[in-house]
Amino acid sequence: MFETIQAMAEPTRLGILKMVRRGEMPAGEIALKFKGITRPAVSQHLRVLKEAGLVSERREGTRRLYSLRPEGFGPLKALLEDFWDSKLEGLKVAAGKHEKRKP
Amino acid sequence: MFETIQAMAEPTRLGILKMVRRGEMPAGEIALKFKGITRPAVSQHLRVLKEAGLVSERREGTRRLYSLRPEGFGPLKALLEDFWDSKLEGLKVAAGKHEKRKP
DNA sequence: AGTAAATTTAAGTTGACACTTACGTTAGTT
DNA sequence: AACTAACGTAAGTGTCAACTTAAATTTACT
Repeated sequence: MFETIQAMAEPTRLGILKMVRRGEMPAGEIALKFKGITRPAVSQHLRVLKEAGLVSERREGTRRLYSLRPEGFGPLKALLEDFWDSKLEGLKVAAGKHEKRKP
Repeated sequence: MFETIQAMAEPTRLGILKMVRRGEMPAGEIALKFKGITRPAVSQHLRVLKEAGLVSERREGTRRLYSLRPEGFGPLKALLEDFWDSKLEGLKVAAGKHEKRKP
């Protein structure tokens, strides 16, 4: 799950994820959208995303089509909901903890 | 929101977040939990988390108590839910796109 | 005022990782 | 078989951020 966060923590990779959100997209077309970055760089980013389970790859002839893999985000989503829920509870638990040294 | 991801994308910082999830905790006590890392390092991590809006700081005498700030995760949570929802739709959108070159 | 405790800030070092260019691979075309 | 298209892989480089030690800050106490 930490692998998920690491994979997302890079602007180009996050951009790719948003890009393939709505459907598959060939690597070349993805690379074209990023100005000031070469195609091999995008290819390496795609590998990271794939290894993290955030995108899936489908080969079609000489092309490789990438698409979002929503299940990959499940664990991180669960963690965030856990954090989010701390808004409700937490105060009662904190009571009595970390009081002043010599009151 | 990218700042949120960056802040989480470091093992120690993610550990801190989990640690202060249930209530406030003084910086020193947090630092003690991490073996093989010095207190200044933890202090710097706390600054990053605070600047990202993921923890809040409260001063009490010479101590500083940190606690989770759930609202800070809102935007990222929204993005993940957006990704998650791609599991349902997406296929219809993809229809007709990226067909073979010369069919 | 002087000392101690809790913590941050400053300054400098190092390793990871996001790049680039050059080359390799695979599938389709003539 | 040779060529092209669409990619990935290899190898090398520079930057940035996570660390360290040392010094500064802030509050409390005697």
